[in-house]
Amino acid sequence: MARIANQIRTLRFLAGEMTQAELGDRIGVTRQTIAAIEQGKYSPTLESAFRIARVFGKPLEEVFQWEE
Amino acid sequence: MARIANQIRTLRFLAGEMTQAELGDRIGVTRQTIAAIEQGKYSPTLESAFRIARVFGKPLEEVFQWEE
DNA sequence: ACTCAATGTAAAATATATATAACATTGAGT
DNA sequence: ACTCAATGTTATATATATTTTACATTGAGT
Repeated sequence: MARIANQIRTLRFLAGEMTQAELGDRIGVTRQTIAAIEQGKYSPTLESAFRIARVFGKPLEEVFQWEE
Repeated sequence: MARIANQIRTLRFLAGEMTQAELGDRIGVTRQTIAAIEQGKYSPTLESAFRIARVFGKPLEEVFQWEE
């Protein structure tokens, strides 16, 4: 399970190297959670996914991709 | 928490009254899970959300909406 | 070389999604 | 009226996401 890719690392880079901690703060999770999601250790809840996409101003499907 | 709306009921209707059980079968969860998601009792995992959207041939954000 | 911020990582605890089983209700079709 | 599929609903159990705490590593800047 969990074949969901994400572009979080790239998007943080493009957002001026936003740190994992800052992203976590802005969506209301810890930096460890961001790290785990970013590395694909598990996939976020739908709400966290929406919040992350919102931070980067992208539609959810540009941040997370589900490969069947 | 859980201010995520969804259009599952409508989409099931438009798909010829697809039952909760059939939708559950097609994405690999039980009918009770579909019922709970549909009623907003909790929001699905990102993977379930992608699978549901895929069944209806819609982008995820047309099936689930996050109201801040 | 030192410092410090950012990140990796992991164990234990908590929250939430989901499964399973069971029973009740509703509505359509006959 | 009967039947049966679909749905509502609830309790208990399991899986997974997330928190918290803690310690290690890496890299940039000085």
